Amino acid sequence: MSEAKPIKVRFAPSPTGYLHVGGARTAIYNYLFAKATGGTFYLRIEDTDRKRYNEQALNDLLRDLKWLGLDWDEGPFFQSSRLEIYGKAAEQLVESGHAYYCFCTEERLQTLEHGYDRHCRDLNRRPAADEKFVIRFKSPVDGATKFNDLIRGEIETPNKDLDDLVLLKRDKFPTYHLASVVDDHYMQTSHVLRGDEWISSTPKHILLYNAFGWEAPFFCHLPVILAPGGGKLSKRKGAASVGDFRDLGYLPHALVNFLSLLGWSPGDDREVMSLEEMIKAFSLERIHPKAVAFDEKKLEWMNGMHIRLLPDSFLIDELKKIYSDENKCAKVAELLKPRLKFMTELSAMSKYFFERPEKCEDEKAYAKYWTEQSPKHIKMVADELEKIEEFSTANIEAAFMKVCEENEIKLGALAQPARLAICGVGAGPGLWEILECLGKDECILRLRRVN
RNA sequence: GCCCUCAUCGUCUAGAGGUUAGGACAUGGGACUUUCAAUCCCAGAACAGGAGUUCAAUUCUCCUUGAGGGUACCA
Repeated sequence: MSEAKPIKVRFAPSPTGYLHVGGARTAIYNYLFAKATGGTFYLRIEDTDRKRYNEQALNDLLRDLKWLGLDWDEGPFFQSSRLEIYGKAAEQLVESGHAYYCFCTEERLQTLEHGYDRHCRDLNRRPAADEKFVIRFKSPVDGATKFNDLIRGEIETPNKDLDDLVLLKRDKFPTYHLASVVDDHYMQTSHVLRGDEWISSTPKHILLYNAFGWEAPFFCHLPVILAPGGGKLSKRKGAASVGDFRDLGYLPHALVNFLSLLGWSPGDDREVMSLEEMIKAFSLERIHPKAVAFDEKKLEWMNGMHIRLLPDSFLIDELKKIYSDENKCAKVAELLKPRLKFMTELSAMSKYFFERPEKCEDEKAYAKYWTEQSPKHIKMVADELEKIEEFSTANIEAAFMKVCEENEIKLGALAQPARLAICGVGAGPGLWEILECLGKDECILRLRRVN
């Protein structure tokens, strides 16, 4: 054993589709582990499948990672620009007797029922000029290969279950297995944290490291994220990609926080955490191996928690993007902050502060609270409000109470119709605060429209 | 079929031989109240099943069951 390598981890996605939340969590754990250990986090693009390559996916991927705040220290490195390295590595294995050229046609392979039959394994032939070939690994027939997964312990596989996997494809591109082993070695990756769909492949990778005479990195396979009812999390079952959640109005840090807790916990009862707290508490030992279900209800709650933790200036700036009346923004932000669950709700919830509603849009509330007495009461309260000199919440409340007493009605029977007349909706912050924010003239104007 | 992995409330989890099995989301109830939230309080809710090991198993071992993954010139 050599001395401890410096910590270096990577996120190595394929640019073939959207950044799935499972992939995002893999990136998060790599990121947290690097930050927690003072290590390096790099980004590697595994674009060795030319059929599935998608340039838009690559752009989205980079955008989504940045949006999540997972800044990488090095990269992105593209495997497609390192073809020569993989080719040489594969040849090297042929030279050393660990791999061989295979000339089998696709047609022949398709006739095989139980996988590749090692037809070319003992041919010991080099390809003729222009002859098509792949390079296959010569898997050992006897014995077993084992590795120590950091969260699952020792995993052992009989070598007879391992096939002669392709290293270099017909198109001269490497397979995932070759490319990732070669890159993880040359890029000095110390720990490979990846999805657990790779567990079965890891013995093959170990064998490759051995064949090259390289030391293998540590492996840590992360459990999958499932849909609430079980099964794969897909767009069909709701939001599944980072982009989906962004569009839904989630805060990036709420998503990161929530995802980090799917399979990991800090060991105490903390759940809502800052990035710094997560980094400080993070360790691979506390990741557990169980597949987890994605509970969007808890994400919603967490998003609300993070919105409430935001500095007021954040909401104020968001409001200023929508409205020109900047003076009101601070007050509106303060009133809305405790009841916001999604950032996307901000514009609908703040609208009546800045624009006079045309009509009552909330039919349910209207049916529930509006009576034939309401117009009369509202006129009276408008009269009372008009008398107020200092338009404060206390004085506004007093005006309402007075009208209630005079008519012997409950506050709700007056306040709710008044809210509907002023806001057009039946729910929101305290009425006194809303009125104070709108100002005396605007309130009276809105109330006087009722007939 | 073969191989591999996993298994605590509905969900996310704490627990690492002896606990009234703790917390959070969700659910139900209550307080507050002009509404909706937020906030606070209370309640119900779990160790998949079966064998072992042990004075003692949720915890260790094995089996069963269930779930997931692999078995590609995809990653």
